[in-house]
Amino acid sequence: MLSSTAEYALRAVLYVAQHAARGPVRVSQIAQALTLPRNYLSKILHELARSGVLVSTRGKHGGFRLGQPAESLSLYDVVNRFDRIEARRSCLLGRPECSDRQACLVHWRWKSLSEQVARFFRDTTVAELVSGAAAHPQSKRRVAND
Amino acid sequence: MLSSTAEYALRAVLYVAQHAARGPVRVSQIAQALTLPRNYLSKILHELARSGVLVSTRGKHGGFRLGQPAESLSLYDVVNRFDRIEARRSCLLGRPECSDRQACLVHWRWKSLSEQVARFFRDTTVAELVSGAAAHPQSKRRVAND
DNA sequence: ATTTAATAGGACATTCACATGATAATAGAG
DNA sequence: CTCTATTATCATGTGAATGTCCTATTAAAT
Repeated sequence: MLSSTAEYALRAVLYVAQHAARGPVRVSQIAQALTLPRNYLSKILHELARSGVLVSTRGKHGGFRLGQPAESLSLYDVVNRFDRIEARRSCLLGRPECSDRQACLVHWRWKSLSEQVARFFRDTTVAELVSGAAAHPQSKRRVAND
Repeated sequence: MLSSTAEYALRAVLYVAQHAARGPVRVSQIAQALTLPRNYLSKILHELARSGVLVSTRGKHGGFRLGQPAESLSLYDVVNRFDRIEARRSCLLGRPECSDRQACLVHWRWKSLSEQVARFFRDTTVAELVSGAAAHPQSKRRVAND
């Protein structure tokens, strides 16, 4: 579903959100904990820092922290840079022009579904994931309304 | 959302379904109509023939026809060979073991959504798409003729 | 000031999906 | 049988995503 780069980014950010309470988290630590290629992860984190999702500190005792409150950090914010998920909302058949007015054969059937996926990434925050642990749909009450 | 190969396959099958009434459809015709690379499309069609979605006929007046009734041909049947969409139902964070019992942070939020997507591909048939034209959800006024 | 531990970042290597081109195999038509 | 239009198949090219390596830069600690 996600490119591996986007997936790494998301996992890393979640890890940082969970471990940055006592200061910056080092790349090596994340790479080891999540079994990711260290140098490649380094670039991804740097990219996340450039887009404001993370903040980096160099030198001794350096590392990465969240660049903004976990409550205002959506999965879309994290993943967008590496995986243009918005593009998936467009035509499933790849037509350059596909809209309500010029609908392809699958347009109406695909539209609502793709919008749900987009909403999922937009509305889910890092805070929700790391705090609520799992948000089990049966044991926990559902979201009342929107 | 789909790999371009899978997208080509789907578009090609829909085209064949719409044009195979008067005999087999040639690769060149499909490639030209859909603006797809001819040789690459040829391989995709052959692959679809090997999986039973299409049937090929060689020689003069040859080409491709549907290998089974459009009513029993799901989008999943067409696309599966080229794009393991079922795999997207698995963990969004790429964990090898992610289930209701061993849930990752996003498991419960992602599960229902990914199941909907899987259902879409399994339940939507080629027949529905080529016959119903568009299946407009709000106003059914335009669907009458054509 | 020097040492040390960390990120920054360019250059390069690898892999794979995507695509092209040429040739072989098949079968209908004359 | 021969010609020709079609699919079948193999060899190869291309570019983007992924991954590695090495050096530069930064800042705390000594």
